[in-house]
Amino acid sequence: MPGCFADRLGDFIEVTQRERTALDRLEERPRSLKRGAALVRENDAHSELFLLTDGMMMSSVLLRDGSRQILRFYYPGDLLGQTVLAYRESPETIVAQAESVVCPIDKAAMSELFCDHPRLAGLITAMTEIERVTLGDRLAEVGRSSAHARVAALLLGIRQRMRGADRDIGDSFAVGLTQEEMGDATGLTAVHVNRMLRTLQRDGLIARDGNRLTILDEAAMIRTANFVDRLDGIDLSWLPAAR
Amino acid sequence: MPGCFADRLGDFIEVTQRERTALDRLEERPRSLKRGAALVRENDAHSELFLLTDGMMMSSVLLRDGSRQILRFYYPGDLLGQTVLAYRESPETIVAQAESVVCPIDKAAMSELFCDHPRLAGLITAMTEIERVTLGDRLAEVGRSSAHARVAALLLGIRQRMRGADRDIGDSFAVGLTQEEMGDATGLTAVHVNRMLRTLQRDGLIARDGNRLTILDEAAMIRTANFVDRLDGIDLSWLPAAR
DNA sequence: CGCAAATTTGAACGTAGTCAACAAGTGTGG
DNA sequence: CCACACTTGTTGACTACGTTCAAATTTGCG
Repeated sequence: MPGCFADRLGDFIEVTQRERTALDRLEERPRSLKRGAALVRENDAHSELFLLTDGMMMSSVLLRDGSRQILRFYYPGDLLGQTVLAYRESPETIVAQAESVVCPIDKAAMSELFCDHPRLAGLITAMTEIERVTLGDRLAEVGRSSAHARVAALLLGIRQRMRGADRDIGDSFAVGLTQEEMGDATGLTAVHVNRMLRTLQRDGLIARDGNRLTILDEAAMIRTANFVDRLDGIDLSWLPAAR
Repeated sequence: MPGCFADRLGDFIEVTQRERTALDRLEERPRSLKRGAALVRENDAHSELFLLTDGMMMSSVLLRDGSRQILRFYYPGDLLGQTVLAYRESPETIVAQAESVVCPIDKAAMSELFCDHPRLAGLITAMTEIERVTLGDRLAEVGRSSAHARVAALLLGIRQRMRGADRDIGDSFAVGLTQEEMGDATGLTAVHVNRMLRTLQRDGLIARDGNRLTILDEAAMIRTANFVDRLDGIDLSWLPAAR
């Protein structure tokens, strides 16, 4: 998995040799995590961010009444725990959703990167911005659309993320979430997620087999989900020249 | 209002003279906007970001069924339209919620800033991260809490933002939103926002007089809102040295 | 194979939405 | 300066989407 981050950034810009060297240095000390293991816990002090090189992880927050909101799922090439760039204690919990491998990145390394590679700094800022916009879409989805739409959007979103990490993902893929987790991601109960999945299935939009899911009618899914691909229409022409 | 942005950043770090000069240059061409005027429209091409120096603005997205989700409110010192750093077309609409003044910042100026002032670049990244975390709180709020809690959280959030721009804001302030807008921000209907405001009032947590609102029992408000102050616990020690 | 976790279904309930009517402001033009 | 139109706020009655609770069934793991 070395070069994983450089590869991801390579989807957006031409990474120079010098930049690639700097990026690869961030991926030196891989650590593997068992399914369910917490990488960072809400309100715990933290001091590094991480690069996910393999597996699947998620971040969430807990409310006082015990309910949980899942904020995001991460796939290889994603940066985890960027909150360390702003907070002493983590505002979110980050857990391995499947067997995973991460590489810790010291804050000091980030500082160096910002000084030596302004173009990469700009790119990381732009990617953070893409995340922010995506989170805004999620907010609109949870605030303003039906349970149907939310579940459809979740499924499309997951597939899109998976594709970002692995180009070969087609219409059929393993979701890797329980219905309880889907509920915590969409602001629904597990029971209601189940009902929505079944109606999507009944209406021929999806098919399911075990934990494997197939999108049968992508157009209808996109329509019912109000889905917008936020990796479309990207423009990074403002970035400074590579050093 | 010159020095507005430098002042805001000054809440987080000691801004050097050289940095202040660079920042002040961003605020050169003020433009004023009437209440209700759109600065950027969803799906329109855009090429600059803006600094809000006076007034109040908001960003929102529209869903196909016509409903709207308000993503954020902006107060003096806030940066608007950072989406231009990633997208050719704006994913959100930005509108003046009150008479406002903004200063356009060309993307090229951002590029220069990233090259010449890595510390400020890091700070801007950190502030974007704070926004991202705040948006995550909003998601948890809308996804996992009651209408009561959401309205209380909205009111506390607005007061906190106002305080960021003006230290003198106390327990009593003009919200500056219709109940319809409060609904679009919290994912509720105007009618239900009204009911929630009235019960908060009946229970003695708030008082209202015209568009003026007073927080009577802050502790109870924070409790019912599940409110967390995300400007607390900030740690920017990783930032590179000023140039 | 056996157990625990996850899924599925039904029934009753409740929170928030919808619809409708009215009251109270607010601003504009005659 | 008032009259009128329009927006915003308030309330009630009814509806519906999603939750809760409970139990049965399936799945998958040790």
